[in-house]
Amino acid sequence: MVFDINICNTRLSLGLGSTFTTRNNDQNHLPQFDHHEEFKNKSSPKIDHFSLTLGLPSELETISVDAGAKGDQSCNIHGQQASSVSAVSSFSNSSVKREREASVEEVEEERVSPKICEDQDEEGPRKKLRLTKEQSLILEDSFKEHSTLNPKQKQALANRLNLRPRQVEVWFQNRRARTKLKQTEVDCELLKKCCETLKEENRRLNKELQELKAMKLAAPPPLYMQIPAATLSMCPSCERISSGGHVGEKSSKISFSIGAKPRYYSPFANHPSAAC
DNA sequence: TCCTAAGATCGCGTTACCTCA
DNA sequence: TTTGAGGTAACGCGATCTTAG
Repeated sequence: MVFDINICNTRLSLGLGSTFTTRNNDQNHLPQFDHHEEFKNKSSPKIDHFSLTLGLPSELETISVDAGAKGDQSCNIHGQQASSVSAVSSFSNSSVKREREASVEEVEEERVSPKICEDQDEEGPRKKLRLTKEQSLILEDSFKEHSTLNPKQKQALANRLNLRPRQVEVWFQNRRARTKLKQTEVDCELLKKCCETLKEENRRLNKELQELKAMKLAAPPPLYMQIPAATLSMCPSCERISSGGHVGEKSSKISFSIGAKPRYYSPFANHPSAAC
């Protein structure tokens, strides 16, 4: 649901739900074979320049996983063999889906480059990988081009950045959330300003109204007010005040052309002139 | 043709880790 | 050295859509 508000010449779009992407995004409607293609093309995560600290649950000691220098695909795990780390997978056994995804990726990892530390995301408490500036820059550039990724784009980006597709996906999700949050803040500020403007306008109009009331009491009524009120009416469409009368009696009509739309609520508006 | 389960992806809210003042 | 705040990667969940059976 989206409300379009045009206040103070701003075109604000406030809504519930997504604001910049929708389910109709074409990349979400790729044929199924594209996903299969993605899986076929999945390559291993080549995390080669990060140093991770894995805190394993319960009695297992905290281990440090060092993926080594770029180009060195060996995995040094202090205190544990990589295989035993794998055995402690599923630190969060509630995520069946995650395991499913991981299993697919692992299969591909084994197929493409089995020497990678394949289980860096599978065990121990949640660990946080800080993206490098270069990676962030590339991701930002990609986000500027398209705020969502299709599977192929995701895979390509993951390969380019030596990240897992899931990490790229998560980054884009978080990035969209940040964008939306910032936009909401901007809209909020804009609405605050509009609110202030409207308050000021309201004050000004009230003051003007008081002045008009004072003038009305002090001065004799204008010509049109000397006509019995019952005979006056204003057509809301043509904004003319007429003296009433029967339809077609144009000769007896007194008309006042009003250049601009009335800024006030007009009681006449409820009684449009039959002459119009 | 309709139904249903599975899979993929999303938004949203939350958690947890990391950095820095 | 400790600590609290802020940023953000990662997670969980429900909704939606597509596809295959």
